[in-house]
Amino acid sequence: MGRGVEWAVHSCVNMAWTPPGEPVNSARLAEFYKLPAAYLNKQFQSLVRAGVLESVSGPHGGFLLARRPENITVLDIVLALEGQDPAFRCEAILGNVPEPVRQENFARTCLISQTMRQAELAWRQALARQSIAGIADSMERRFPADKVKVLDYLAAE
Amino acid sequence: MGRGVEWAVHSCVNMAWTPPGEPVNSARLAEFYKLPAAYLNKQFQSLVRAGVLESVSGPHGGFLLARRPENITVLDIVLALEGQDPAFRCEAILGNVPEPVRQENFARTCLISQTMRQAELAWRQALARQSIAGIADSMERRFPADKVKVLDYLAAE
DNA sequence: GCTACCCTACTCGGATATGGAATGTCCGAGTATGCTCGG
DNA sequence: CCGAGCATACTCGGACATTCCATATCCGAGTAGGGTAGC
Repeated sequence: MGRGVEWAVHSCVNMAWTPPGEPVNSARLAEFYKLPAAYLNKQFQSLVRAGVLESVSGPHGGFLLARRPENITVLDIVLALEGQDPAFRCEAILGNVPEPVRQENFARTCLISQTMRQAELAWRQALARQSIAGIADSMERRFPADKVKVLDYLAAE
Repeated sequence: MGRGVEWAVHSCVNMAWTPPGEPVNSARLAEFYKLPAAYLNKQFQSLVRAGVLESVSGPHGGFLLARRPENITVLDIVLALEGQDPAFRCEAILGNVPEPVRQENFARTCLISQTMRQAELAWRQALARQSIAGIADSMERRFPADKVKVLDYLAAE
């Protein structure tokens, strides 16, 4: 899994903490976490395309959550960055055997493919259970200092 | 996820079908599925190192299951080929912030890392529930022709 | 003093390099088989 | 005829290319804000 996922989730949590409607400066955020600014920006673009974030150009511009944090799950972010396709793709090598049995859809009938789909489904469900709002709340409850530090840093010019 | 996983699981199922103690020729198996022989061999080597397969050199050599098929899970194969490390690695970017709070282990306390671990655990448990023996049995029940075709092909010189 | 215009600075957006891992290929090490030669 | 030794063919094992994607970077497009000039 790409590194950008961790960055993106942290960033979304921070955006959940900032007042709604107020964009967060991408470069400033990268500076805060010591991340490559341009690359973080690139990841945000994927999130915009996926409908997780919205972007504001120009001075005082930046990124902000496109939906309420309760309606954004970790799965949304992961899928936006890693792509919608499941990790395991059945190449249907059963279709390569000599004189293959006529079969419309190997991926549907193949038991291996089914096993992989089941596992991926469990994985996605676990990620879909965690919303940005939930993570933000728990984090604030357990590490209240982090929130004020971020907000202070982003507010400071 | 690498392509080799699908090949390896199919191959292990076939090895579960062949008489115990009798090695399966890697090149012949690759020919059957129209796979690059040397590369399939390379994947098998990883499985040998992981203790899933055993190898026999020389004429009439090949690979065979190192344990009874009931004791080999799909997870064993995936971990052998993809590595033991979880897909998500917490880089603890919280430790990069200015004046970070003293914390021994970010990965343990970070909620994002916990979420990812939970999801990966669910994924692994789903894969660990499926044994090679189980897949082999179900496959034989639903597609009995496949088994005889494989065994015939491997038996033929 | 007020308003309309322009100019500048700032930020996102996509096109462009780079590195490392997954993929694919090749030749050497080791072994069982079958043949040969001697007893 | 029988057995030991040897040559051979076959298979695994790891070292060596190649391709592709994640990573990283840069410059152009568009916009908000402020400054300026005219009324």
